[in-house]
Amino acid sequence: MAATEGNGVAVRLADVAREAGVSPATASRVLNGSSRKPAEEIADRVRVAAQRLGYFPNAQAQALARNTAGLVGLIVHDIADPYFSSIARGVQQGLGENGVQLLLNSTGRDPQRELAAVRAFMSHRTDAILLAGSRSQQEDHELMEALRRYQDNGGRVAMIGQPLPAAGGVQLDNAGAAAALADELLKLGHRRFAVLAGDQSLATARDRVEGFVGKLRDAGVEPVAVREGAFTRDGGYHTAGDLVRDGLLEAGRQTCVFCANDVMALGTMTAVRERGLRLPDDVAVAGFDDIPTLGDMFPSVTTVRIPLEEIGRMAGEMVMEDGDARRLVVSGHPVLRESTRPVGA
Amino acid sequence: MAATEGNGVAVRLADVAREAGVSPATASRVLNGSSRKPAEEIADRVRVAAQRLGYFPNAQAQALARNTAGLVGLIVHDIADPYFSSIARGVQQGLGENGVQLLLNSTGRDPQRELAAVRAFMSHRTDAILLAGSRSQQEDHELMEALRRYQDNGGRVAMIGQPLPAAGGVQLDNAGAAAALADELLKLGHRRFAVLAGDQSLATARDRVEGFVGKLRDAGVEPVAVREGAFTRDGGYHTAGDLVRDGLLEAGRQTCVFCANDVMALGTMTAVRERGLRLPDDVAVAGFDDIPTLGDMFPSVTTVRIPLEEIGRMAGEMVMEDGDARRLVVSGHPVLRESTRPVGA
DNA sequence: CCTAGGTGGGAATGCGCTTTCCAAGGTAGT
DNA sequence: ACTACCTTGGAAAGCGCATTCCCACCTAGG
Repeated sequence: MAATEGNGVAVRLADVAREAGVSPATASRVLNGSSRKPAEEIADRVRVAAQRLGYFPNAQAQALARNTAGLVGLIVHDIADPYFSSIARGVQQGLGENGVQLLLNSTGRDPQRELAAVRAFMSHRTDAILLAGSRSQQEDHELMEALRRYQDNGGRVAMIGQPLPAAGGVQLDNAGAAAALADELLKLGHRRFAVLAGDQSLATARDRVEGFVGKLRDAGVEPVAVREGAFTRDGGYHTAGDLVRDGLLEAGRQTCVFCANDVMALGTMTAVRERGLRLPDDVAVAGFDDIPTLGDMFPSVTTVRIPLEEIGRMAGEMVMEDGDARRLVVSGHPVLRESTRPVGA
Repeated sequence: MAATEGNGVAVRLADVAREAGVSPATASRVLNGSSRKPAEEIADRVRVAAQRLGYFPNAQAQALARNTAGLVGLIVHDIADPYFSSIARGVQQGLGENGVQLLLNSTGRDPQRELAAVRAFMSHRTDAILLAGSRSQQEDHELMEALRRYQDNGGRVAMIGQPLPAAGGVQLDNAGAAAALADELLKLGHRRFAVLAGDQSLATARDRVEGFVGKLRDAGVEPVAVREGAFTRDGGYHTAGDLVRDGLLEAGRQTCVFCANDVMALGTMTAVRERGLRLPDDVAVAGFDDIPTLGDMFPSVTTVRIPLEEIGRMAGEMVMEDGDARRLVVSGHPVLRESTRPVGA
């Protein structure tokens, strides 16, 4: 038994207008910020009627009439990845209390699904599209074309973590931060390095590795190995295992392994431990991103702190502003922990 | 320079109809699964025209005309929490390739924002609303009322992880799984237990603790402490610290600490370690949820595996089906790892 | 050869709301 | 007291699409 009205059919603006004895136009004007403010006495009648009937505006109809949907689309590779879920949380904060809703799509790094997601968002006439995470940059011609059309039609697009020529957004200084980390590790006395590069078709992974190795070379140090692999926990696990198998990691000669992201570092630690090597005495490990659980590891692991949530927030705010999306670059900074303690320290 | 059309204004169905030399009705029929299939020759003309113009249906208009939005809303406490992001990922899988889009809202466990989210989803006429995570059950009268109205109007609602009298969904057998874990730990020989109960106003935390402690008592074992605290990593850290301070955890007398969730277990491990106690010899630790990084901890930590993603997927599928949402209960099972190795084993 | 039934395309209506545009009433200025 | 202007509420025209009718045409059956 509904306390208010029958069931099955939603109450419309026209219903509350009739109930209040005014025209739909007037009801519309009072129930949402129009430039024209009806008289207070009338406005009250309308509000009371809306309240009594339990009126909810139909956002679809509003979107159609106003030509703006109050929707923002976010595309990530994998929402279950802490990297992206932190960003997603930030984005939502950035959107603020404007009643804008977030449309989320995880694409599993599949260009097809990415394109499908962009198209779906276009169909839903989202006010903006946020793209997080780097992509292979190839083959994305269709994606770029779709985004361009979207922008032509007034859509805003912001990239997160990966630059795009035609759009603003907030980028990471991956190379710079990786270089800073290398610098710190050198200062600590490390001289023997191995690099788990992840998937080098990803700009993010590439930049990190280049920044790190570049700094090493500046100091006259050449890594004993730079190995590619999946940009995931399992990628780290397997690649690190290979390193041990190949004799590059061994007891008694501390080698510092730089992993292109934190989850790879986690896999690396387990792989190394399973083979009987000690952390950090035989193998020192450093990651990148500073995902939440990292500080609770044993030994706690060195990484580069990226203000993921902050980045998401900035991107969210960015698309809420007028004008073209700006371009921002934020940088991470090294966080030194136990996992890179030099032997004899 | 657009390769296709001018800019600024999206191409409408009427445009492609004109281009193809047919009526809007016909164009509509060919461009989406209508029961009436126009002749193949005509259909081709329309498809070609749509392609050439780069037509995208306006989902808002479709929603209005069809009275169904192709949107599903998901409400979580915190999308950056692995518990919820895993569920979110599953939900998206469950939604499948039906072109349904996911509307996401993180409420930070704030009943006000939860209510606002439900209202927003109602406004957007989402086809279904999924609510994940337990809530305090009090004060939620307004929420329940809103959901009831939503259902009256044909909306589907499914709860994830927390039962609700009036709605289907998929629940966790928290108590049962916790009891199973207790059983395993007893079999391992543990006899001295402490419980970090988290926030007992949360049904989830309560059920887990009750299940665990109940099984202990069945075996004639009374925990040395059951402490409440925040249901978070920091909650675990602080509560565990208190336990040490109070002399309940000490070297040489292994105590098994059951934490109501995994992140609390992480905090506990760090707290215990900082105070010089050894894991698992002085303090054994068990968590709940099996978040991804847990197996890479050292020692790897015992927990209860909850098929989070699976649960999300089931809920997603559920709301895509016809008929009322079913009620499903899934159970977790204990995963024994190094952190609960009994001393002398 | 005529008619009943079926097929396929188009005109028109409506989904629920916003926003011109219009008209009526009120205010001020001369 | 009369015109000019501003205010305010309402009527009506869309927003872009789906869908119900309707009608013209075609096939088959008697």
